[in-house]
Amino acid sequence: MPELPEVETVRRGLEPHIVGRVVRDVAVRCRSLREPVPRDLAATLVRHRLGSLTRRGKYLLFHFAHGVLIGHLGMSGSLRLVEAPTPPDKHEHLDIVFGGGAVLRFRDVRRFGLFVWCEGDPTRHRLLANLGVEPLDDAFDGDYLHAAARGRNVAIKNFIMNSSVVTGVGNIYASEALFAAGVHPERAAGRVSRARCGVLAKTIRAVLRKAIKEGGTSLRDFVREDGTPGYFKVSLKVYGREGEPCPTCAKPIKRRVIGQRSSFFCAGCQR
DNA sequence: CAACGGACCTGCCTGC
DNA sequence: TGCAGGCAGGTCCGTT
Repeated sequence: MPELPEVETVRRGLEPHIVGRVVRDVAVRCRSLREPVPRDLAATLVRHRLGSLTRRGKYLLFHFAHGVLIGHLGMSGSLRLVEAPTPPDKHEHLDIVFGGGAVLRFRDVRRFGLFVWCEGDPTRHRLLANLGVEPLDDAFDGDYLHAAARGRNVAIKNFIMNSSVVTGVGNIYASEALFAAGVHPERAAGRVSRARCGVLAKTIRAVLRKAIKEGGTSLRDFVREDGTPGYFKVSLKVYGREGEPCPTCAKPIKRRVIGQRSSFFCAGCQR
């Protein structure tokens, strides 16, 4: 699913079409997502104006004057703007119809996504309260990473994918950033030196920024708000490239399951 | 607390 | 053709 760059791509694509618009209608066709969609979501949203659309980690926040709709795309979710009369397919679980004609449609085959309503401060909401630092904020640097990793035995790849440490780094970009930093994904987090934490923080930021610039990575499900794919896939150096030559040293890229997730790396370049 | 395995759900691909 | 098994971009929960 979408990692931070894909969610940010969607956010930027939707923003000009829906922010400032009034919700005219809401259709909930399937409530059983990761969390149940509120039964009365239509009553909550209709006739209210969307003030802004922001992102926290992989969560999207639709801000209204009377509360915030918190959304997550899970593994297979997409949010698209569609023409009003299009009949929904079986995985298109939610429509939000805005004044002016924009219809925001949520599609999610695996139903790991969610939409919940939050009154009050969303940063204190259960889903957001324990999220770590944003990787593109200035607060995320080598010192932060090094301090957070002290005494931790978990593999560095799992560590940078831990959303309470840094939020938004998923399985693709974790492999990519570790490759760019020359850090072996199975190295214990607490055994990465201060200097290499600095390099790793920089490569995480660089990989995410470049992916945003290219509209995210499309492997299968991910599409942008207009239905087109992202183009970062061609820039992936190791993810999904088991057996292909390392772009640096030409040794074959390895795949190994770390923390129950497929991980790709070069045993020659990453220590 | 930290670490790990399992759970949630559907579809697609591979191999027998 | 059918079927079992593995795989998929995320996250939470329970157990050690």
